[in-house]
Amino acid sequence: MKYKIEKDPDPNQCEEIFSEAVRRGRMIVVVGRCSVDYEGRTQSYLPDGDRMIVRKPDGNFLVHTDENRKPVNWQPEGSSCKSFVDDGFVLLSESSSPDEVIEVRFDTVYTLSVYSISDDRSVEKYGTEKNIQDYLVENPEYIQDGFRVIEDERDTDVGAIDIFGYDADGSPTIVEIKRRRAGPDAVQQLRRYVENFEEKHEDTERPNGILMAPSLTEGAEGQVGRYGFEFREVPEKMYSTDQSTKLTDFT
Amino acid sequence: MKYKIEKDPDPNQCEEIFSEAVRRGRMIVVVGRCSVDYEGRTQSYLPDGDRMIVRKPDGNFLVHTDENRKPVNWQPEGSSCKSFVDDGFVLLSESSSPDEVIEVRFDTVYTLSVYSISDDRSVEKYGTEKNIQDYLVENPEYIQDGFRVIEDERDTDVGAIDIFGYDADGSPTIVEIKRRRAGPDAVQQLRRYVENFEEKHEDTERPNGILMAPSLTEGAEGQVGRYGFEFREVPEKMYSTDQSTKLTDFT
DNA sequence: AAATCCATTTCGTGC
DNA sequence: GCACGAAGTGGATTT
Repeated sequence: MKYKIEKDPDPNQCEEIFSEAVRRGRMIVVVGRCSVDYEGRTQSYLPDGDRMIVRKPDGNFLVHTDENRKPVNWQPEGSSCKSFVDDGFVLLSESSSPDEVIEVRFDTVYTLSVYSISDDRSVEKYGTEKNIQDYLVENPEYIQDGFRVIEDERDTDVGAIDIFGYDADGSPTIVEIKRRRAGPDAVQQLRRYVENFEEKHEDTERPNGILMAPSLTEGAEGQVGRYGFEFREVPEKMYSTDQSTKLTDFT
Repeated sequence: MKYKIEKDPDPNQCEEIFSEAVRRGRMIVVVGRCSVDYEGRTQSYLPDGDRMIVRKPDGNFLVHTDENRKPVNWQPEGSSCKSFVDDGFVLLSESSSPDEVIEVRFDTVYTLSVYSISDDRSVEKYGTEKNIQDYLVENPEYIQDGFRVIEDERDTDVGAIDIFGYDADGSPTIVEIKRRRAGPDAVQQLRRYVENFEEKHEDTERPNGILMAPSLTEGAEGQVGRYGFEFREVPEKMYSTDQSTKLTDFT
Protein backbone atom coordinates (compact mmCIF):
# COMPACT_ATOMS: atom_id res chain seq x y z
CA MET A 1 0.00 0.00 0.00
CA LYS A 2 1.27 3.40 -0.95
CA TYR A 3 0.49 6.65 0.77
CA LYS A 4 1.45 10.27 0.65
CA ILE A 5 1.10 12.84 3.39
CA GLU A 6 1.45 16.58 2.99
CA LYS A 7 1.80 18.74 6.10
CA ASP A 8 0.54 22.33 6.10
CA PRO A 9 0.03 22.39 2.35
CA ASP A 10 -0.98 25.62 0.60
CA PRO A 11 -4.25 25.79 -1.37
CA ASN A 12 -2.57 25.16 -4.71
CA GLN A 13 -0.75 22.08 -3.45
CA CYS A 14 -4.02 20.81 -2.05
CA GLU A 15 -5.84 21.31 -5.30
CA GLU A 16 -3.16 19.53 -7.29
CA ILE A 17 -2.77 16.54 -4.97
CA PHE A 18 -6.48 16.18 -4.26
CA SER A 19 -7.68 16.27 -7.84
CA GLU A 20 -5.10 13.71 -8.93
CA ALA A 21 -6.02 11.46 -6.00
CA VAL A 22 -9.71 11.64 -6.95
CA ARG A 23 -8.83 10.81 -10.55
CA ARG A 24 -6.89 7.76 -9.40
CA GLY A 25 -9.61 6.62 -7.02
CA ARG A 26 -7.65 6.99 -3.80
CA MET A 27 -8.79 7.21 -0.23
CA ILE A 28 -8.22 10.84 0.82
CA VAL A 29 -8.15 12.42 4.27
CA VAL A 30 -8.07 16.18 4.77
CA VAL A 31 -7.82 17.66 8.25
CA GLY A 32 -8.23 21.39 8.66
CA ARG A 33 -10.26 24.38 9.73
CA CYS A 34 -13.26 24.84 7.46
CA SER A 35 -16.92 25.77 7.09
CA VAL A 36 -19.42 23.30 5.63
CA ASP A 37 -22.55 24.01 3.59
CA TYR A 38 -25.06 21.30 2.75
CA GLU A 39 -28.08 21.68 0.49
CA GLY A 40 -30.32 18.85 -0.64
CA ARG A 41 -33.19 17.00 0.98
CA THR A 42 -32.62 19.36 3.88
CA GLN A 43 -30.04 22.07 4.46
CA SER A 44 -27.44 22.78 7.07
CA TYR A 45 -24.60 25.16 7.72
CA LEU A 46 -21.58 24.63 9.91
CA PRO A 47 -19.35 27.63 10.70
CA ASP A 48 -15.54 27.48 10.80
CA GLY A 49 -14.08 24.74 12.97
CA ASP A 50 -11.56 21.89 12.91
CA ARG A 51 -12.80 18.84 11.00
CA MET A 52 -11.64 15.70 9.23
CA ILE A 53 -12.90 15.11 5.70
CA VAL A 54 -12.70 11.64 4.14
CA ARG A 55 -13.30 10.92 0.48
CA LYS A 56 -13.50 7.22 -0.40
CA PRO A 57 -12.81 5.66 -3.81
CA ASP A 58 -16.49 4.66 -4.07
CA GLY A 59 -17.58 8.31 -3.87
CA ASN A 60 -18.59 8.41 -0.22
CA PHE A 61 -17.73 11.76 1.33
CA LEU A 62 -17.64 12.19 5.11
CA VAL A 63 -17.23 15.28 7.28
CA HIS A 64 -16.29 14.31 10.85
CA THR A 65 -15.93 16.57 13.87
CA ASP A 66 -14.17 15.57 17.08
CA GLU A 67 -17.36 13.97 18.37
CA ASN A 68 -20.27 11.73 17.38
CA ARG A 69 -20.25 8.51 15.47
CA LYS A 70 -22.10 9.85 12.47
CA PRO A 71 -20.46 12.36 10.17
CA VAL A 72 -21.89 15.85 10.66
CA ASN A 73 -22.35 15.97 6.88
CA TRP A 74 -21.86 13.42 4.13
CA GLN A 75 -22.53 12.42 0.55
CA PRO A 76 -23.48 8.92 -0.57
CA GLU A 77 -21.64 6.37 -2.71
CA GLY A 78 -21.23 7.53 -6.29
CA SER A 79 -20.92 11.22 -5.50
CA SER A 80 -18.61 13.38 -7.53
CA CYS A 81 -15.93 15.47 -5.87
CA LYS A 82 -14.21 18.51 -7.30
CA SER A 83 -11.62 20.73 -5.71
CA PHE A 84 -10.57 24.25 -6.56
CA VAL A 85 -8.94 27.33 -5.12
CA ASP A 86 -11.14 30.32 -4.36
CA ASP A 87 -9.62 32.48 -1.68
CA GLY A 88 -8.58 29.15 -0.12
CA PHE A 89 -8.94 25.42 -0.79
CA VAL A 90 -12.52 24.36 -1.54
CA LEU A 91 -14.10 20.90 -1.87
CA LEU A 92 -17.38 20.43 -3.70
CA SER A 93 -19.13 17.06 -3.57
CA GLU A 94 -22.29 16.56 -5.61
CA SER A 95 -24.79 13.71 -5.86
CA SER A 96 -27.94 13.24 -7.92
CA SER A 97 -31.46 11.86 -7.32
CA PRO A 98 -31.88 13.57 -5.09
CA ASP A 99 -29.61 16.44 -6.11
CA GLU A 100 -27.45 17.36 -3.17
CA VAL A 101 -24.31 19.41 -2.67
CA ILE A 102 -21.73 19.79 0.06
CA GLU A 103 -19.23 22.63 -0.07
CA VAL A 104 -16.26 22.63 2.28
CA ARG A 105 -14.32 25.90 2.44
CA PHE A 106 -10.98 25.62 4.19
CA ASP A 107 -9.50 28.41 6.19
CA THR A 108 -6.43 26.23 6.84
CA VAL A 109 -5.47 22.72 5.79
CA TYR A 110 -3.36 21.02 8.43
CA THR A 111 -2.73 17.72 6.67
CA LEU A 112 -3.67 16.17 3.34
CA SER A 113 -3.21 12.39 3.16
CA VAL A 114 -3.73 10.07 0.20
CA TYR A 115 -3.90 6.28 0.57
CA SER A 116 -4.08 3.56 -2.02
CA ILE A 117 -5.97 0.98 -0.02
CA SER A 118 -8.20 -1.84 -1.11
CA ASP A 119 -10.06 -4.39 0.91
CA ASP A 120 -11.86 -7.19 -0.86
CA ARG A 121 -12.36 -9.20 2.32
CA SER A 122 -15.96 -9.40 3.41
CA VAL A 123 -17.11 -9.30 6.99
CA GLU A 124 -18.62 -12.42 8.57
CA LYS A 125 -21.59 -11.65 10.79
CA TYR A 126 -23.41 -13.69 13.41
CA GLY A 127 -26.33 -13.09 15.71
CA THR A 128 -28.69 -11.37 13.27
CA GLU A 129 -32.46 -11.78 13.18
CA LYS A 130 -32.03 -14.07 10.19
CA ASN A 131 -29.84 -16.38 12.29
CA ILE A 132 -32.57 -16.72 14.91
CA GLN A 133 -35.19 -17.30 12.24
CA ASP A 134 -33.13 -20.00 10.54
CA TYR A 135 -32.63 -21.68 13.88
CA LEU A 136 -36.32 -21.62 14.73
CA VAL A 137 -37.27 -23.02 11.34
CA GLU A 138 -34.94 -25.95 12.01
CA ASN A 139 -36.09 -26.28 15.63
CA PRO A 140 -39.79 -25.35 15.62
CA GLU A 141 -40.33 -26.94 19.04
CA TYR A 142 -38.85 -23.70 20.44
CA ILE A 143 -41.74 -21.76 18.92
CA GLN A 144 -44.34 -24.07 20.43
CA ASP A 145 -44.64 -27.73 21.26
CA GLY A 146 -45.89 -29.49 18.17
CA PHE A 147 -45.43 -26.45 15.90
CA ARG A 148 -45.18 -27.24 12.18
CA VAL A 149 -43.40 -24.77 9.92
CA ILE A 150 -45.14 -24.31 6.59
CA GLU A 151 -43.25 -21.36 5.18
CA ASP A 152 -40.15 -19.35 5.99
CA GLU A 153 -40.54 -15.70 4.85
CA ARG A 154 -44.09 -16.01 3.54
CA ASP A 155 -44.83 -13.11 1.21
CA THR A 156 -48.14 -11.29 1.65
CA ASP A 157 -49.39 -8.02 0.25
CA VAL A 158 -48.64 -6.29 3.55
CA GLY A 159 -45.09 -7.57 3.88
CA ALA A 160 -43.31 -10.86 4.56
CA ILE A 161 -44.29 -13.04 7.53
CA ASP A 162 -41.16 -14.29 9.30
CA ILE A 163 -42.52 -17.80 9.90
CA PHE A 164 -45.93 -19.22 9.00
CA GLY A 165 -47.13 -22.59 10.30
CA TYR A 166 -49.67 -24.56 12.26
CA ASP A 167 -49.80 -25.11 16.00
CA ALA A 168 -50.35 -28.49 17.66
CA ASP A 169 -54.12 -28.09 17.14
CA GLY A 170 -53.66 -27.38 13.45
CA SER A 171 -54.53 -23.67 13.74
CA PRO A 172 -52.73 -21.30 11.38
CA THR A 173 -50.08 -19.34 13.25
CA ILE A 174 -48.02 -16.29 12.33
CA VAL A 175 -44.67 -15.81 14.05
CA GLU A 176 -42.89 -12.45 14.20
CA ILE A 177 -39.29 -12.45 15.43
CA LYS A 178 -37.34 -9.58 16.95
CA ARG A 179 -33.71 -9.86 17.84
CA ARG A 180 -34.03 -7.43 20.74
CA ARG A 181 -36.60 -5.96 23.13
CA ALA A 182 -39.78 -5.46 21.12
CA GLY A 183 -41.81 -2.24 21.14
CA PRO A 184 -45.30 -1.35 19.91
CA ASP A 185 -44.15 -1.29 16.31
CA ALA A 186 -43.37 -5.01 16.47
CA VAL A 187 -46.89 -5.79 17.75
CA GLN A 188 -48.40 -3.64 15.01
CA GLN A 189 -46.35 -5.50 12.44
CA LEU A 190 -47.67 -8.84 13.72
CA ARG A 191 -51.19 -7.43 13.82
CA ARG A 192 -50.91 -6.35 10.22
CA TYR A 193 -50.02 -9.89 9.13
CA VAL A 194 -52.72 -11.52 11.27
CA GLU A 195 -55.49 -9.22 10.09
CA ASN A 196 -54.43 -9.47 6.48
CA PHE A 197 -54.53 -13.25 6.72
CA GLU A 198 -57.97 -13.00 8.31
CA GLU A 199 -59.27 -10.87 5.46
CA LYS A 200 -57.84 -13.17 2.82
CA HIS A 201 -59.14 -16.39 4.42
CA GLU A 202 -62.58 -15.56 5.74
CA ASP A 203 -63.47 -19.25 5.66
CA THR A 204 -60.84 -20.18 8.25
CA GLU A 205 -60.42 -19.06 11.84
CA ARG A 206 -58.34 -16.05 12.89
CA PRO A 207 -54.69 -17.13 12.93
CA ASN A 208 -52.68 -17.12 16.13
CA GLY A 209 -50.03 -14.44 16.46
CA ILE A 210 -46.78 -15.18 18.25
CA LEU A 211 -44.19 -12.52 18.97
CA MET A 212 -40.76 -13.89 19.79
CA ALA A 213 -38.21 -11.53 21.33
CA PRO A 214 -35.88 -11.33 24.33
CA SER A 215 -38.42 -9.07 26.11
CA LEU A 216 -41.26 -6.57 25.60
CA THR A 217 -41.60 -2.88 26.39
CA GLU A 218 -44.57 -2.00 28.59
CA GLY A 219 -46.52 -0.55 25.68
CA ALA A 220 -45.90 -3.65 23.60
CA GLU A 221 -47.01 -5.91 26.45
CA GLY A 222 -50.36 -4.13 26.70
CA GLN A 223 -50.91 -4.43 22.96
CA VAL A 224 -49.99 -8.12 22.89
CA GLY A 225 -52.76 -8.71 25.45
CA ARG A 226 -55.26 -6.47 23.70
CA TYR A 227 -54.87 -8.23 20.37
CA GLY A 228 -54.81 -11.71 21.90
CA PHE A 229 -51.31 -12.51 20.76
CA GLU A 230 -48.77 -14.65 22.52
CA PHE A 231 -45.33 -13.53 23.60
CA ARG A 232 -42.54 -16.06 23.73
CA GLU A 233 -39.14 -15.21 25.11
CA VAL A 234 -36.10 -15.71 22.96
CA PRO A 235 -32.99 -15.92 25.15
CA GLU A 236 -30.75 -13.12 23.92
CA LYS A 237 -27.92 -15.53 23.27
CA MET A 238 -29.79 -18.45 21.68
CA TYR A 239 -28.20 -17.55 18.39
CA SER A 240 -24.68 -17.90 19.75
CA THR A 241 -22.09 -19.02 17.25
CA ASP A 242 -21.45 -21.98 19.50
CA GLN A 243 -24.26 -24.20 18.28
CA SER A 244 -23.63 -26.84 20.96
CA THR A 245 -24.86 -24.56 23.74
CA LYS A 246 -28.13 -23.63 22.14
CA LEU A 247 -30.27 -26.38 23.59
CA THR A 248 -29.10 -25.80 27.11
CA ASP A 249 -29.32 -22.05 26.78
CA PHE A 250 -32.88 -22.28 25.70
CA THR A 251 -34.30 -24.68 28.22
CA MET B 1 -4.19 23.02 16.21
CA LYS B 2 -1.31 20.66 16.73
CA TYR B 3 -0.78 17.36 15.03
CA LYS B 4 1.79 14.62 14.79
CA ILE B 5 2.17 12.07 12.03
CA GLU B 6 4.33 8.96 12.17
CA LYS B 7 5.05 7.07 8.95
CA ASP B 8 5.66 3.31 9.01
CA PRO B 9 5.97 3.20 12.80
CA ASP B 10 6.96 -0.02 14.55
CA PRO B 11 4.60 -1.61 17.09
CA ASN B 12 6.39 -0.11 20.08
CA GLN B 13 6.27 3.40 18.65
CA CYS B 14 2.57 2.90 17.95
CA GLU B 15 1.88 1.77 21.47
CA GLU B 16 3.72 4.71 22.98
CA ILE B 17 2.20 7.40 20.78
CA PHE B 18 -1.30 5.93 20.80
CA SER B 19 -1.62 5.46 24.53
CA GLU B 20 -0.41 8.98 25.22
CA ALA B 21 -2.82 10.38 22.63
CA VAL B 22 -5.72 8.52 24.27
CA ARG B 23 -4.67 9.86 27.66
CA ARG B 24 -4.67 13.39 26.30
CA GLY B 25 -8.02 12.98 24.55
CA ARG B 26 -6.75 13.44 21.01
CA MET B 27 -8.32 12.52 17.69
CA ILE B 28 -6.31 9.55 16.40
CA VAL B 29 -6.17 8.03 12.92
CA VAL B 30 -4.40 4.74 12.24
CA VAL B 31 -4.14 3.38 8.71
CA GLY B 32 -2.81 -0.11 8.21
CA ARG B 33 -3.34 -3.75 7.41
CA CYS B 34 -5.28 -5.48 10.18
CA SER B 35 -7.90 -7.99 11.20
CA VAL B 36 -10.95 -6.94 13.22
CA ASP B 37 -12.93 -8.94 15.78
CA TYR B 38 -16.22 -7.67 17.20
CA GLU B 39 -18.21 -9.30 19.98
CA GLY B 40 -21.25 -7.82 21.63
CA ARG B 41 -24.90 -7.64 20.67
CA THR B 42 -23.83 -9.60 17.62
CA GLN B 43 -20.44 -10.80 16.46
CA SER B 44 -18.35 -10.34 13.34
CA TYR B 45 -14.92 -11.14 12.06
CA LEU B 46 -12.99 -9.33 9.37
CA PRO B 47 -9.80 -10.96 8.03
CA ASP B 48 -6.62 -9.04 7.22
CA GLY B 49 -7.07 -6.04 4.94
CA ASP B 50 -6.23 -2.34 4.64
CA ARG B 51 -8.38 -0.16 6.89
CA MET B 52 -8.55 3.25 8.55
CA ILE B 53 -9.25 3.34 12.29
CA VAL B 54 -10.42 6.56 13.93
CA ARG B 55 -10.56 7.09 17.67
CA LYS B 56 -12.33 10.30 18.75
CA PRO B 57 -11.84 12.15 22.05
CA ASP B 58 -15.43 11.30 23.05
CA GLY B 59 -14.67 7.57 22.86
CA ASN B 60 -16.18 6.85 19.47
CA PHE B 61 -14.16 4.22 17.64
CA LEU B 62 -14.59 3.70 13.89
CA VAL B 63 -13.18 1.07 11.54
CA HIS B 64 -13.51 2.19 7.92
CA THR B 65 -12.70 0.24 4.78
CA ASP B 66 -12.30 1.78 1.32
CA GLU B 67 -16.04 1.62 0.77
CA ASN B 68 -19.41 2.30 2.40
CA ARG B 69 -20.52 5.24 4.45
CA LYS B 70 -20.95 3.27 7.62
CA PRO B 71 -17.91 1.95 9.43
CA VAL B 72 -17.55 -1.82 9.06
CA ASN B 73 -17.14 -1.96 12.85
CA TRP B 74 -17.45 0.65 15.59
CA GLN B 75 -17.85 1.40 19.26
CA PRO B 76 -20.11 4.12 20.71
CA GLU B 77 -19.32 7.31 22.58
CA GLY B 78 -17.75 6.66 25.97
CA SER B 79 -15.88 3.54 24.95
CA SER B 80 -12.48 2.86 26.43
CA CYS B 81 -9.50 2.20 24.19
CA LYS B 82 -6.31 0.39 25.14
CA SER B 83 -3.34 -0.43 22.98
CA PHE B 84 -0.59 -2.99 23.46
CA VAL B 85 2.00 -4.99 21.59
CA ASP B 86 1.38 -8.70 21.13
CA ASP B 87 3.21 -10.02 18.12
CA GLY B 88 2.22 -6.68 16.53
CA PHE B 89 0.27 -3.54 17.44
CA VAL B 90 -3.18 -4.25 18.89
CA LEU B 91 -6.09 -1.93 19.68
CA LEU B 92 -8.81 -2.98 22.11
CA SER B 93 -11.92 -0.84 22.46
CA GLU B 94 -14.50 -1.77 25.09
CA SER B 95 -17.93 -0.42 25.96
CA SER B 96 -20.49 -1.39 28.58
CA SER B 97 -24.27 -1.88 28.73
CA PRO B 98 -24.26 -3.68 26.55
CA ASP B 99 -20.77 -5.09 26.98
CA GLU B 100 -19.02 -5.03 23.65
CA VAL B 101 -15.45 -5.38 22.46
CA ILE B 102 -13.56 -4.65 19.27
CA GLU B 103 -10.05 -5.96 18.82
CA VAL B 104 -7.93 -4.68 15.94
CA ARG B 105 -4.74 -6.64 15.26
CA PHE B 106 -2.33 -4.91 12.93
CA ASP B 107 -0.11 -6.76 10.55
CA THR B 108 1.37 -3.43 9.44
CA VAL B 109 0.73 0.16 10.45
CA TYR B 110 1.25 2.53 7.53
CA THR B 111 0.56 5.81 9.30
CA LEU B 112 -0.36 6.89 12.80
CA SER B 113 -1.71 10.45 13.08
CA VAL B 114 -2.70 12.37 16.18
CA TYR B 115 -4.71 15.60 16.04
CA SER B 116 -5.66 18.05 18.74
CA ILE B 117 -8.88 19.35 17.23
CA SER B 118 -11.92 20.83 18.88
CA ASP B 119 -15.12 22.07 17.37
CA ASP B 120 -17.66 23.76 19.60
CA ARG B 121 -19.67 25.11 16.70
CA SER B 122 -23.05 23.49 16.33
CA VAL B 123 -24.70 22.68 13.04
CA GLU B 124 -27.82 24.57 11.94
CA LYS B 125 -30.43 22.34 10.32
CA TYR B 126 -33.49 23.08 8.21
CA GLY B 127 -36.12 21.01 6.48
CA THR B 128 -36.94 18.44 9.15
CA GLU B 129 -40.37 16.96 9.83
CA LYS B 130 -40.66 19.30 12.80
CA ASN B 131 -40.22 22.28 10.47
CA ILE B 132 -43.15 21.11 8.34
CA GLN B 133 -45.28 20.48 11.40
CA ASP B 134 -44.55 23.91 12.87
CA TYR B 135 -45.45 25.48 9.55
CA LEU B 136 -48.76 23.59 9.31
CA VAL B 137 -49.72 24.52 12.86
CA GLU B 138 -49.24 28.17 11.91
CA ASN B 139 -50.94 27.72 8.55
CA PRO B 140 -53.68 25.10 9.12
CA GLU B 141 -55.46 26.07 5.87
CA TYR B 142 -52.85 23.91 4.14
CA ILE B 143 -54.14 20.87 6.02
CA GLN B 144 -57.74 21.56 5.03
CA ASP B 145 -59.91 24.57 4.37
CA GLY B 146 -61.35 25.64 7.71
CA PHE B 147 -59.15 23.33 9.76
CA ARG B 148 -58.72 24.31 13.42
CA VAL B 149 -55.63 23.12 15.27
CA ILE B 150 -56.38 22.02 18.84
CA GLU B 151 -53.09 20.43 19.80
CA ASP B 152 -49.58 20.14 18.44
CA GLU B 153 -47.95 16.83 19.49
CA ARG B 154 -50.95 15.42 21.37
CA ASP B 155 -49.79 12.63 23.66
CA THR B 156 -51.80 9.41 23.69
CA ASP B 157 -51.05 6.00 25.14
CA VAL B 158 -50.12 4.73 21.68
CA GLY B 159 -47.75 7.56 20.85
CA ALA B 160 -47.94 11.26 20.03
CA ILE B 161 -50.31 12.55 17.34
CA ASP B 162 -48.51 15.08 15.13
CA ILE B 163 -51.48 17.46 14.91
CA PHE B 164 -54.97 17.09 16.39
CA GLY B 165 -57.83 19.39 15.42
CA TYR B 166 -61.30 19.80 13.96
CA ASP B 167 -62.26 20.02 10.31
CA ALA B 168 -64.63 22.65 8.88
CA ASP B 169 -67.60 20.49 9.97
CA GLY B 170 -66.28 20.26 13.53
CA SER B 171 -65.28 16.59 13.24
CA PRO B 172 -62.21 15.50 15.19
CA THR B 173 -59.26 14.99 12.86
CA ILE B 174 -55.87 13.37 13.33
CA VAL B 175 -53.02 14.49 11.08
CA GLU B 176 -49.87 12.42 10.52
CA ILE B 177 -46.98 14.11 8.73
CA LYS B 178 -44.15 12.48 6.80
CA ARG B 179 -41.30 14.47 5.36
CA ARG B 180 -40.85 12.03 2.48
CA ARG B 181 -42.74 9.43 0.47
CA ALA B 182 -44.92 7.55 2.94
CA GLY B 183 -45.09 3.75 3.14
CA PRO B 184 -47.46 1.31 4.86
CA ASP B 185 -45.90 1.97 8.26
CA ALA B 186 -47.06 5.60 8.10
CA VAL B 187 -50.66 4.51 7.42
CA GLN B 188 -50.50 2.01 10.27
CA GLN B 189 -49.24 4.74 12.55
CA LEU B 190 -52.18 6.96 11.62
CA ARG B 191 -54.54 4.00 12.00
CA ARG B 192 -53.24 3.37 15.48
CA TYR B 193 -53.98 6.94 16.56
CA VAL B 194 -57.44 6.97 14.94
CA GLU B 195 -58.52 3.65 16.46
CA ASN B 196 -57.15 4.57 19.85
CA PHE B 197 -59.12 7.82 19.78
CA GLU B 198 -62.21 5.86 18.76
CA GLU B 199 -61.82 3.49 21.69
CA LYS B 200 -61.28 6.32 24.16
CA HIS B 201 -64.21 8.42 22.90
CA GLU B 202 -66.98 5.98 22.13
CA ASP B 203 -69.53 8.77 22.46
CA THR B 204 -68.14 10.72 19.51
CA GLU B 205 -67.80 9.78 15.87
CA ARG B 206 -64.69 8.11 14.41
CA PRO B 207 -62.11 10.82 13.83
CA ASN B 208 -60.89 11.66 10.36
CA GLY B 209 -57.35 10.60 9.50
CA ILE B 210 -55.21 12.73 7.25
CA LEU B 211 -51.79 11.63 6.03
CA MET B 212 -49.63 14.47 4.73
CA ALA B 213 -46.54 13.57 2.73
CA PRO B 214 -44.89 14.39 -0.59
CA SER B 215 -46.29 11.13 -2.03
CA LEU B 216 -47.44 7.59 -1.19
CA THR B 217 -46.06 4.16 -2.04
CA GLU B 218 -48.48 1.84 -3.81
CA GLY B 219 -49.01 -0.26 -0.68
CA ALA B 220 -49.68 2.83 1.39
CA GLU B 221 -52.18 4.15 -1.17
CA GLY B 222 -54.23 0.95 -0.95
CA GLN B 223 -54.27 1.12 2.82
CA VAL B 224 -55.27 4.80 2.90
CA GLY B 225 -58.33 3.85 0.84
CA ARG B 226 -59.09 0.75 2.87
CA TYR B 227 -59.12 2.63 6.16
CA GLY B 228 -60.99 5.64 4.77
CA PHE B 229 -58.18 8.09 5.39
CA GLU B 230 -57.32 11.10 3.34
CA PHE B 231 -53.99 11.75 1.69
CA ARG B 232 -52.84 15.32 1.21
CA GLU B 233 -49.74 16.16 -0.74
CA VAL B 234 -47.02 18.18 0.94
CA PRO B 235 -44.83 19.76 -1.74
CA GLU B 236 -41.34 18.50 -1.02
CA LYS B 237 -40.01 22.03 -0.77
CA MET B 238 -42.72 23.71 1.31
CA TYR B 239 -40.34 23.80 4.24
CA SER B 240 -37.74 25.82 2.36
CA THR B 241 -35.68 28.17 4.51
CA ASP B 242 -36.94 31.01 2.33
CA GLN B 243 -40.27 31.57 4.05
CA SER B 244 -41.42 34.12 1.48
CA THR B 245 -41.72 31.47 -1.23
CA LYS B 246 -43.79 29.04 0.76
CA LEU B 247 -47.20 30.31 -0.23
CA THR B 248 -46.45 30.28 -3.91
CA ASP B 249 -44.72 26.92 -3.67
CA PHE B 250 -47.71 25.43 -2.03
CA THR B 251 -50.51 26.64 -4.26
C1' DA C 1 -35.78 1.89 -9.88
C1' DA C 2 -39.24 1.01 -6.26
C1' DA C 3 -40.77 -1.22 -2.05
C1' DT C 4 -40.04 -3.23 2.09
C1' DC C 5 -37.65 -4.23 6.40
C1' DC C 6 -33.48 -5.12 9.42
C1' DA C 7 -29.91 -2.52 11.95
C1' DT C 8 -24.37 -3.63 16.98
C1' DT C 9 -29.41 1.17 13.53
C1' DT C 10 -28.15 6.34 15.58
C1' DC C 11 -30.17 10.31 17.38
C1' DG C 12 -33.15 13.29 19.94
C1' DT C 13 -36.88 14.11 23.25
C1' DG C 14 -39.68 13.27 27.03
C1' DC C 15 -40.74 10.96 31.18
C1' DG D 1 -32.31 5.30 32.85
C1' DC D 2 -36.22 3.53 29.39
C1' DA D 3 -39.59 4.34 25.74
C1' DC D 4 -40.91 6.02 21.54
C1' DG D 5 -40.34 7.79 16.92
C1' DA D 6 -37.58 10.52 13.25
C1' DA D 7 -33.63 10.12 10.18
C1' DG D 8 -30.56 13.81 4.46
C1' DT D 9 -31.65 7.17 8.25
C1' DG D 10 -28.05 3.12 5.73
C1' DG D 11 -28.07 -1.25 3.61
C1' DA D 12 -29.73 -5.67 1.78
C1' DT D 13 -33.05 -8.11 -0.66
C1' DT D 14 -36.61 -8.79 -3.77
C1' DT D 15 -39.70 -7.33 -7.40
